[in-house]
Amino acid sequence: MLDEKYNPQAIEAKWQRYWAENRLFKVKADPQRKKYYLLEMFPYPSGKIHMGHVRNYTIGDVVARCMRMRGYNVLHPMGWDAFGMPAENAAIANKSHPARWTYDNIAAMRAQLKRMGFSYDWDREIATCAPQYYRWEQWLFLKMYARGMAYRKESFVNWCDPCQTVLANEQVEAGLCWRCGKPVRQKKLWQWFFRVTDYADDLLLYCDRLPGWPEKVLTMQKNWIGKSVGAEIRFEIENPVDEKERDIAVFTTRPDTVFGATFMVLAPEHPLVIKLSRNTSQNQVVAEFVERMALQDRSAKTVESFEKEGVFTGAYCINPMTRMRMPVFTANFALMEYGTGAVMSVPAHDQRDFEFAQKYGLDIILVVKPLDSELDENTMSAAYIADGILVNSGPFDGMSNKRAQGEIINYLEEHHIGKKTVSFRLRDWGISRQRYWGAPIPMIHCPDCGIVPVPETDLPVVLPEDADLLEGGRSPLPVLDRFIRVACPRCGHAGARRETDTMDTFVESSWYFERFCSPHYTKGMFNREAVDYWMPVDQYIGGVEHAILHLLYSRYYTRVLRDMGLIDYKEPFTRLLTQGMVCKESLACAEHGFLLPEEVEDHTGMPCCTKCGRPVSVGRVEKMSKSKKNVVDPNVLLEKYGADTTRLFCLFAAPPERDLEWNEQGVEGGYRFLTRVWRFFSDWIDGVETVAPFDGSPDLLEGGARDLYRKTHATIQRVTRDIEDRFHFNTAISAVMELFNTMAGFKPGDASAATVATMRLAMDTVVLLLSPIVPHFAEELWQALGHEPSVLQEPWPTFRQSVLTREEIEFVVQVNGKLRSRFTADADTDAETLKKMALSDERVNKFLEDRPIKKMIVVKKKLVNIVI
RNA sequence: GCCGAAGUGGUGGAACUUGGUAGACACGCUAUCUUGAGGGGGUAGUGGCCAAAAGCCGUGCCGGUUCAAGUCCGGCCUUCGGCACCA
Repeated sequence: MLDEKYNPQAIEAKWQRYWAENRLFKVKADPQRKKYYLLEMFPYPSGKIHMGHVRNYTIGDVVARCMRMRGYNVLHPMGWDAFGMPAENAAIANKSHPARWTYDNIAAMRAQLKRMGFSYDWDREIATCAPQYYRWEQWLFLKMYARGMAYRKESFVNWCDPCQTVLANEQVEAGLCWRCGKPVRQKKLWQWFFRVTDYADDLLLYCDRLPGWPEKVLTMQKNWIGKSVGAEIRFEIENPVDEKERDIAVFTTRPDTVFGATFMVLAPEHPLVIKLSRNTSQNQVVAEFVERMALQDRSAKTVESFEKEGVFTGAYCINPMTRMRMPVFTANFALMEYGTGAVMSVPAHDQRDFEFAQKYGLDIILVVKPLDSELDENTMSAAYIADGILVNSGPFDGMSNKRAQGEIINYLEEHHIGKKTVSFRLRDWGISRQRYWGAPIPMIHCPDCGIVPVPETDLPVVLPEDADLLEGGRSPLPVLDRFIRVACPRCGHAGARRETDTMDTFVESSWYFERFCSPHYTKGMFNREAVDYWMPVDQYIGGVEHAILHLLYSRYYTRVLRDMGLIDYKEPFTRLLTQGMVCKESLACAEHGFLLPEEVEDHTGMPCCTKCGRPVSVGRVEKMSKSKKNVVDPNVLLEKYGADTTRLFCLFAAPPERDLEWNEQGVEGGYRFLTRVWRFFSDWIDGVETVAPFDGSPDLLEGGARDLYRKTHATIQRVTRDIEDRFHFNTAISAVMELFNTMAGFKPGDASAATVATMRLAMDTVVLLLSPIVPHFAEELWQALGHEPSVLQEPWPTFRQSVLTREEIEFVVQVNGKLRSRFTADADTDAETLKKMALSDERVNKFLEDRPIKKMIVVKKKLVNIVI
């Protein structure tokens, strides 16, 4: 029996209840069974899910459901990346509390995810803001500290004085604080770091050993790590101010040009800048310059808008090869964070140095000459950066610059003035946040002992959840007596203070996938056995916006865990799928900016703004965002069409890695398809309910029934391949639609017994193939077909090659490669016969017109091409 | 500037493995039937040129390889994404 009308709300509620009551998604580690760990990037609990979540989690859910039917033991968990600044900001705005706000949001979003019918094992749900979670993060921090993998150093951060807080780069807008609007400055602060750079080489190496990752992501990671091979060279300071600092070290990728180095540039933050200028007439100018640079907004440092400027420090150093005096400058384009913070400038062979030399009238010395042309440093208009032959380079003259790179490095090493070295763009991961809503760093500052780790037995260092937030987003921790006051664990000193920095939220997300394996484990970060069984994640799915940070940090953290002997794999994610964005066109009025769809009226065929009546322009298709007012609320879709239609459209409209353009009519198309299938089933159900599906040789069937039988098997083959190998759900769905279109050609009244049995197979198949995509819909039809629930415990359908092979197929005839005719023949007809058949074809002959045939090409089971 | 991806009907997108029938499937549109109407549904059509057939043209552009190119090779253009004073 099947209700006449498809009522998504009713059946979705029914089956969600059924799944929950029967705990169908609960999984246990079972060494007897093949495991499959499917993970989607867990969400930040912002309050409600958006279409990006819907798409991401729908893709994952289809794979999870499909793999379950394929017999795998599937781990498919969900949790919350629950620490972070939005909670603090919202709490300040609503006079609430971050914890309260976060847990309320989690409850709301959990309900929404359940409403989508996702097959999560909810017993494994975790929230990273729970002490039971972050206590293990703190535990690992202590281990990392003990091994020197976590350390503290002084470094520069964006600092807002009025707000008394550090700002993320994203919170600095045009050099001003996003909250108070006052200028941001670079402040030196003591901060905690993870030594990611120790793993730079290994992280880079393994980029080539992750065949299941998109090339794009690997390239981005490689670029981010940014390995450069070169040399470190020391330049003697002419009049050292300090016995210990007699030279300046530089990093260069072009040691072959060292004879052309005519001046030195230091980053403004370089410690030598102030020291070197102190006793010179440049003293004042340099101090002012350095101060001004510290105030400059770093995010505005773009190539075009940024004027290169620098000042002479008053000091000189000596080129170790030429013994020439080189003026030492400080300039805004030198970066303290890269290399050594000092650059040997070779204006003849570096465009930036060239421009700087011209601006400040500095010497240009040519040391690499092109092979086939002349070049003069007095007349050159741009730096020569290509390869060539060394000149003005003493003993290295005449050598190719490529070879000279190695030879000069040897020379430097022999004379102890330099060495071969590698520099990375990647820097150590600064994890300190002067923020409240995060996991406390488990350290104590003792006046006598210095930094003392919190003893393991005192973990977790619980973040006090009842602290009152302060104005401007300042962390309340530094003034919260009951939090900071602690006796030194080492000497008992009563004046010790807790560290008040919290950890970057990316730390929590760097190991949550391991926690999911044993989410309630109390004796460690995770149960080793569970992790050994489930990890690594077989398929990870998420947005490409995490291509660098989250994915790189997770790879790093996995290496840390491995080197501590806690796990025995290096890479956490075997396969990665980065799904595209969900986009929609925006609507804009010249007067009122972006408009919501309800702010547009369309009486005359020309959409107009309801506020001013002006015509509305349709903007580009862009990622859904509040500011563009082009968002679609999943709740509205759920109410109007239900979860199954929403899922169906997300999968059908585009392959997962591409951007998805939202189209309301497309959604309706999906809904119509489900309604049509429903109606078809309701027409046929009485006739097929008690009939066994046909499962014999196609020879026993005739005509249409045989075609339907073949089509059914062919569809199983296509859908299986599309979902499993490529995640191309769009073509999988279209294959099912094709099968359904074939089925729709039959009418229940005039079908033979064999046809009804074949139809029964087709109907079972359609339901099974659709069940991962529209699970509630499939459950309902499955039950109506007389099966016991649940369809998701059924095995995935299989196809037989013998059903697919046809004895007769259609051959194509081409003349000079163009399609001219077709004919039907036995599949195994030999080439000679096929040639004859092609030549006897009437339509073909028209094209031949008695012209001589040069050649005939026969492709087995496909075509004949006649060349004239 | 460097790195990466993508350009196919009015639209989203198909064309797999290995070059072999371009446009599957859907949206939209047109005609028509059904209904009191709205909605919904059914049927037929739908790359361009042509009244139609025949035919010709057609996968960003130019060239090449091949019996045959959306697919392979060389060069260019455009769009999107990432990084960007990295020494």
